Amino acid sequence: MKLSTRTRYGTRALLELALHQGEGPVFLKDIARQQQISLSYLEHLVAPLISGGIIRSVKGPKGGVTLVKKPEDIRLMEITLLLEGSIAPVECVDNPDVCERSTHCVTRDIWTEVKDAMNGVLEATTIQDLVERQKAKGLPGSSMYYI
Amino acid sequence: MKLSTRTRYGTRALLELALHQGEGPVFLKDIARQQQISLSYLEHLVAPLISGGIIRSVKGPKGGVTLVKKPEDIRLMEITLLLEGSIAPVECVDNPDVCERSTHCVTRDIWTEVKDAMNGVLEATTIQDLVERQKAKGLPGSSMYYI
DNA sequence: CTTATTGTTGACCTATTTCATCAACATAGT
DNA sequence: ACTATGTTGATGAAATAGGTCAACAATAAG
Repeated sequence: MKLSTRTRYGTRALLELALHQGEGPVFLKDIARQQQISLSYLEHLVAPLISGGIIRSVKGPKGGVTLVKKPEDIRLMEITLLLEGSIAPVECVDNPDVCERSTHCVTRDIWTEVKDAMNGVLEATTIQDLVERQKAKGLPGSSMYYI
Repeated sequence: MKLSTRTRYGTRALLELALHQGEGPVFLKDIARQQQISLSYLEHLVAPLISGGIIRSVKGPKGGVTLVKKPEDIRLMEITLLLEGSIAPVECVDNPDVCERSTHCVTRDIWTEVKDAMNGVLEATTIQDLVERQKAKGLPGSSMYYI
């Protein structure tokens, strides 16, 4: 019952971007270093975030990536869907047809409740919430911690 | 973000047992057949449920397994813990020491909220709830569906 | 006491997924 | 041109999930 690193790294990457808003494109290399993510791995998380309309990229020197949407408009649910797909704890919750028991299976109803509970948190939380939490912790930026 | 089959199969097995309460030991073979679980696999789920004090077993002919706890005292959380361990979506939620970022990581706070949300559902639901839901669906027993 | 029937245990296998690296390529600034 | 960056695809190691099989232990029935 683990969230994939794709979602976790992707979320941290977007948080890092939000912390540098208005400073122009940010190098993937810098995001990787500050958030302690392998650059090679981070590169693969960028594509779905671009096609999902959350960020855009600039190639070449002085390139990098920037937020397209405002931090308060980026819900964690959206990131999760883009990078990991549905968080249904069981396949049948999303696709009843994969199991003939679906229509009368009472455990399936519970797994659906579990999914809804998780969804609730991820829908309620935005990148801006993370930024504010970080500020509330007295950490205006992450660079002071990861040199 | 998937629940393991251990938890799912184990829960269904316990539901099946609850539906046959007072009828003496139930064969693993029958549970496997009615809940469509491989017998060989089900055998491995029995051990942790016994050591967890949820069921007991009787060897030999006329043997089988029986519930020790009452269905209303068996929370899904307990089953999950026995068969799958913690449902923390990220390791650091349970063990902050696995990552030096834990103390000031705001995403970790969110993953903790996600875990708590799931925990809430699993703590609130008992095997008896499943039995009642099944009855409410007009399915007094499962045998009528899986011949 | 023997036998058939059941649960118990551990070794083993396979497929999938996760996580990650590397290299070739595309693009844009200098 | 050259260099710095993002883009993409091939590849692979490691972990985990999911499941099978066979030897063993216990016990009821005859």
